[in-house]
Amino acid sequence: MSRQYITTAIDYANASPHMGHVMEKILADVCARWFRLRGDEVRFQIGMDEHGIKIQETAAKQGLTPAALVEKMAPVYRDLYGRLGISEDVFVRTTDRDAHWPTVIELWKRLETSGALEKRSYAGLYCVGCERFYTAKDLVDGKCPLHLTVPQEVKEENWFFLLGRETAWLQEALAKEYRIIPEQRAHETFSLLDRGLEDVSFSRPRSSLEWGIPVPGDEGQTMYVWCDALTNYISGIGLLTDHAQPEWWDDATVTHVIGKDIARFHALIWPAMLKHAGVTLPDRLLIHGFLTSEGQKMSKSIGNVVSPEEVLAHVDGNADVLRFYLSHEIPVGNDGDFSWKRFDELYDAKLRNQLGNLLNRVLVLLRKGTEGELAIGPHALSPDVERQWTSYRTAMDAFELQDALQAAWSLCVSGNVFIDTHKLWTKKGEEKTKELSALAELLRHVSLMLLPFIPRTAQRMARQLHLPYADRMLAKDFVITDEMKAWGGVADWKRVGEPEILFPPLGK
RNA sequence: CGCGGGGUGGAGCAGCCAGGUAGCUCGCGAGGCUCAUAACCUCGAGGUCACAGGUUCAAAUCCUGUCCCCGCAACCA
Repeated sequence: MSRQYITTAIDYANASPHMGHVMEKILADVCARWFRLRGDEVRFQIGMDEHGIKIQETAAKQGLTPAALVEKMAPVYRDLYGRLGISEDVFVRTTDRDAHWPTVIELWKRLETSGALEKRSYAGLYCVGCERFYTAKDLVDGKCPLHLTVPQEVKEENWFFLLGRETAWLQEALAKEYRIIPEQRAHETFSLLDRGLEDVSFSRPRSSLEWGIPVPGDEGQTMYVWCDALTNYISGIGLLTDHAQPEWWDDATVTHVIGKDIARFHALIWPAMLKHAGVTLPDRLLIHGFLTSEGQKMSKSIGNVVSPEEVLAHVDGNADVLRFYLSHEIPVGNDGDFSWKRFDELYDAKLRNQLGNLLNRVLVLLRKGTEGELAIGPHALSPDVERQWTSYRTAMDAFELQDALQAAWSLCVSGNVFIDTHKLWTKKGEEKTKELSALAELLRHVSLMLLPFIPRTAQRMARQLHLPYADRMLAKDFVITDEMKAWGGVADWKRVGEPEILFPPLGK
């Protein structure tokens, strides 16, 4: 048994959750659930990034203090994730002075002690209207493209993290210890490294960034996002404090699940920070792509933004449908598309027809004229189940979620074909019980395979099948044992329960 | 010469890293079945795998070049 520590990026409390946030949480949740089901000890962490200038600005616009804004936003995210069935163990917030700040402050001190930080003055072209810096090439005729004013030259003091000199070390670390998944995403990172890295600004003067963690020993400066937000991955387990749980870092497989937009920060800045703080590197970086909408980038001006709430409303709040869509449609690491047509199509073809209908026809047949008694014995379908378990396992362990779902669905197809070719509705007596019991057993295996992806549906299936373990399936300590994976492996399972429609037709 | 991804039957995608009868979902056509949520099963039509060269007994798959589409381009989470 191994120990798995899995994290997602923490969400910025500036705006409402969108499909990108949801996709990432679902991906990580499927992995976390799989780790638990295969018997690993798991700690799954998500959270909120609640500092920064944008939070200050948004709060001001809404007539709130930054603190009030983040207090408002955190429950919005937590509520949504709860409905989506995200099974996190820890929810970190960067405004948490007890849980988060001590690690951050100690980390900063260590970076400074190790000589990785340096205070410099930073000169740039600042547009008062935009409240931001521009580089010369961003300007149009020397003017801000938005306000058409000439930016002022502003000089400010910043702490810099000396990342530039870490290039060679990072090349080695990324080749050996800290793996990027999928591999194609690693190319990008290596090409960045080949061109050499620059030092990064790690703080801002308090006058321009107030809402954040003060730099220890230099109260006139506020930490910029890197040292604050990235550090959540170790503050959540208390590293660098007196309540550290180092077993979750040093003696665990650490996986960061993040989007491709922030891959470079996680692949470059984060390991360099850890090195200077004397903390070992994480094990892997699982990078996912972005979601387009109807083939185009989601954008407010195109008006094709799809909100998670909208999708949930479309399926009466059944989050499993969204979980299934994202897991099935978006290959891990690639960009994917959200299309309503495809969403409905998949709902009908896979969930409603192939899966739901199969369960229904098996249960109805099995109970016709009897109490639904089972007699599971050796059967022609059992080698197929065994084979699909093997490919399912291999796929799940390699984060190839689509292939794993494919394994489960191919069992459904086998089931439907078997009923048809053997005309099971014409069978009577013992033969009927024997054949249909095999179909019920097949569905039991399907339900177990679906458990990480669509947990509530898997449990509903198990309840209809009247499985003894059905009520325990969603518990975090529920493990899929070898017996459960074996054909006829549940000895005290004697009969099936009442059939019930798993996925009703949409729009009615 | 900024970086990266992509161009495969009507639509959306997999296959490419480790060359060897081109696969999946939806749609379409014909038939079957009637247990089931008008669901299920079988068969079929439809592709010069962007284009041009090259390597090879053999290329969607490796190499070179061209065209087109899409992201990113650093303090914008």
